[in-house]
Amino acid sequence: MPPYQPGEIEPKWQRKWADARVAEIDVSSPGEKFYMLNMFPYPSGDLHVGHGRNYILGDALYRFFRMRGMAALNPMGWDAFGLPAENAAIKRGIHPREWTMSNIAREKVQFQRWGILYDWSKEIASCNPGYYKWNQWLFLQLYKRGLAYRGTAPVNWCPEDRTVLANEQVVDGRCERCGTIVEQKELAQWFFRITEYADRLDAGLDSLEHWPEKVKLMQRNWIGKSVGADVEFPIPSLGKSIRIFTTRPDTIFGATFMVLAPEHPDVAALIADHPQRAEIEFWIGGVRNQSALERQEAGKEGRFTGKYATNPFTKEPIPIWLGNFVLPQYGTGAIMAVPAHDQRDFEFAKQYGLPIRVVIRANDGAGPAGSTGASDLSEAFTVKDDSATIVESGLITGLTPLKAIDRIGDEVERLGIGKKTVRYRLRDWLISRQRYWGTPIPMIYCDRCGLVPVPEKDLPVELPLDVPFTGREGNPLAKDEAFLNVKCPQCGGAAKRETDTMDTFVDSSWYYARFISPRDETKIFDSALVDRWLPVDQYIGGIEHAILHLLYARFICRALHDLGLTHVEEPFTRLFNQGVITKEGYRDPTQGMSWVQLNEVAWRDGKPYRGSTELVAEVGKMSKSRFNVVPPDELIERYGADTERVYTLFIAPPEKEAAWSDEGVIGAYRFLARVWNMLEQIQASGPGPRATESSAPSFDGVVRKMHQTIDGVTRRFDRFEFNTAISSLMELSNVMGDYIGTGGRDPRLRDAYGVLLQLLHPFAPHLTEELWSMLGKDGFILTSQWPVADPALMQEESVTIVIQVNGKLRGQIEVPNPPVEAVVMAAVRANERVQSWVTGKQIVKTIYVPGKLVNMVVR
RNA sequence: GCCCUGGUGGCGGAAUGGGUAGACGCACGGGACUUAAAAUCCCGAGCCGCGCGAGCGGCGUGCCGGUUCGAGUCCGGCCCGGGGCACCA
Repeated sequence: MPPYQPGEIEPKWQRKWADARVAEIDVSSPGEKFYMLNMFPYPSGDLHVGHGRNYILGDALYRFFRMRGMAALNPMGWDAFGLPAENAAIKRGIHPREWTMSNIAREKVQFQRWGILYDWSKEIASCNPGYYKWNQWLFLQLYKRGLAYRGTAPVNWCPEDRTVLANEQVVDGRCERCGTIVEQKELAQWFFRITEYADRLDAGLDSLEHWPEKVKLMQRNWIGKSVGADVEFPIPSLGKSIRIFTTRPDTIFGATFMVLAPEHPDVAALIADHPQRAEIEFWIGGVRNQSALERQEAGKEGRFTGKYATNPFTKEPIPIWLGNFVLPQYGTGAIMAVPAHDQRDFEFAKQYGLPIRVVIRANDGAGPAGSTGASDLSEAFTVKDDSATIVESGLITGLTPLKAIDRIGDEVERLGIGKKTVRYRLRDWLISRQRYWGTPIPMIYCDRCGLVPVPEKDLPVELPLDVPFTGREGNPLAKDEAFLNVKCPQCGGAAKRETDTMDTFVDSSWYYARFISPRDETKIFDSALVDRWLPVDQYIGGIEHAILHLLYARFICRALHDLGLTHVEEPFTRLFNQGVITKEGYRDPTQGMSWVQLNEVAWRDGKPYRGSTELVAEVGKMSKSRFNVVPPDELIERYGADTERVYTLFIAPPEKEAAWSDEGVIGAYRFLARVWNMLEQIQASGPGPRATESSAPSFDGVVRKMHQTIDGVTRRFDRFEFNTAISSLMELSNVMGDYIGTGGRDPRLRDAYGVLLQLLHPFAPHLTEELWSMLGKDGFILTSQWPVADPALMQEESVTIVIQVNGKLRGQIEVPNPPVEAVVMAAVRANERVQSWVTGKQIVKTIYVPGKLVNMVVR
């Protein structure tokens, strides 16, 4: 028996799996399907053990479902468009395509070294024309239906990357990628009308039982559904009315002023004859130029317009103010201010001495509304449930806020001064990018015909490869005359192509469907097959995609559904987000920092002050800048991929963040080596001479442990408890080792060992394949049937003592593993305890022995 | 501020509906093998105290209280960590 040398056996089995194409599946083959999918990666070329966790986890699951006899699909591809490729081109003079393709080649090798089985016959890369052609086709379909449109809107502009960003890509007012403060610009851009689907995207979350609550909640907050009412407030001096949106129409009798966003279209007319008009306009200009972040940091500021609106319920005139805290994009850009019951309005009212009127009181008299008057409020009273009552509010006085909301809504509609409405925080998805390395938007600008879509027969609009990368002056496509100049498909005259490319999130919004028929040149995908294979049964990826990717994918899947291309509406049945792997590392306090970290160091002239070079110790996600990356190659060379796989899954529950420990790896290696070394003893077991018959241990313990382990591991796969699944395999191997160590040589040991190998296979595929073949078993262990536990053989030989007090079940205690004659002793022991628990009461004690039932009365 | 999470040995973490807290592994201590080391195997261990010793006693799942014969687990109130959202009317 040679020593355990993963370096010898792993490449061998990787070659065998590849040669036998074991992971290739005919999508039209029969059987119960299981679509397993890891989020396809951006090929940055630097996979580390943290990434490995994600793919190893998926591979273990895939192998498990295969062994359970399912038609399992596990494809892989590349989210290959994106900014880093372009930046590499600018910095190092490599073409983005070359950079991307060489990274793909490297990562593919890495996947193989991890022993991961993907169906490479279905590989896709979003930067290939064969793929992005269908991005363009999809765009044209959406355009036809009005779901893609060009619009001018205030957009987020990153001056560093020289491109616009989606709202989702702006974090705390900064570019998600580079941390530069995002500017607001009015630009004509392409949008997808995701807001059209806001209600369905919100409602659909309820059907996603197997998604983490956390992710659903994040999406729900992002969509931001608000139910309320639009109400018209007449402006006598203007001869018109201004519409406000409120979620609290029940507080309308407390609306003592109105606030408009400085950008509101009626502002000019309102301040036209204001004596300090110039000053107000100057102030408005200042607010407009502020970024969203600066606007909030400025605190609440406002100006009185000098005009009044009429509260439609109290009929009182209320002053109209402009306020920087009212957002032009949300609702109608105008609010009724109820300072007593909205914290923001309260702060504004306090600051400018505006009237405050209490219209809700807590039923128990507590809280701010318990105060005798508005003047002693210290904060707004915002309660919206049965614990409060509306006061001094005409027709709704005495109602609870919830009932009042309904009642006022009806009244508003009856009076014809507004209606009940639902509004969403979600805004349309801005997909234009002024960048080269992406899918060209298939549109043409013709002076005579206007906007003309590229005819479908002319797709794909190919991205020209011979363009210069200077890193200056924006998108190189805009300078490429050969690309730019085109004949108008309608009139044949000279026209220009759109030079914007699509956000790469468009690429990833439907790729899961393309995997089913990846080479189809005639259509985006085969609808019948997609209907069979979608939704994805298990989707695995990082929590960082909780909003962006997953929301866009849900949107596009619904759009595809509405185009009649599939019956599926929700693309992912089960979602799992693995935690990151962290490691102790060091960082330069300024070098390579994210902007969040930069915020915490010294600033000079608006830039981080890079005076210090002292390294700071910290634990964090693996990254080059932190010098804490564990490259898989060294690890695999030393301990093997199986060790990395087992350790990675053993380290912690997979959804949790886990700290990498170089010492911990050894434990996984030792476990595998023990399983390896055990083979020799297994081979020696059997009907041959046994060690001293009388002292040989009973095999029953091994059988029991084996069946318990089969049951436990199987159930733990369903619950993603890989860490305890592996620990239970260690226990089984320990039990078998002890049995052998004490002289046990039962011939059935060989089969038990085979079962151990099967259960271990998803975690340590190479080792188990090798041992399986050395055991003389035919075929790949991968294609063997997953073992099934026999419940009868799982039973512990323990006695459970059920305690009843006066006929009522009061609890139970378990006396482990006694010989049958010890039951009496156990009863005596239990008796003592029972008496100490309940003195003076009659206790009925029932003793359960497997197959027996004993009742005892204890006093 | 709001929402979601989590808090168990030196460390990562176990504990099916309340029932021997600390499985499994790391690190640690002792022993075997070895000229020696590595590797491997065996044994030990929550913490504190007592005992030469088999052992005995006390305290233990962030804190305080409650329910229960029995609480890491259920209930109420706090404290702390991690994450998300944040003028969205």
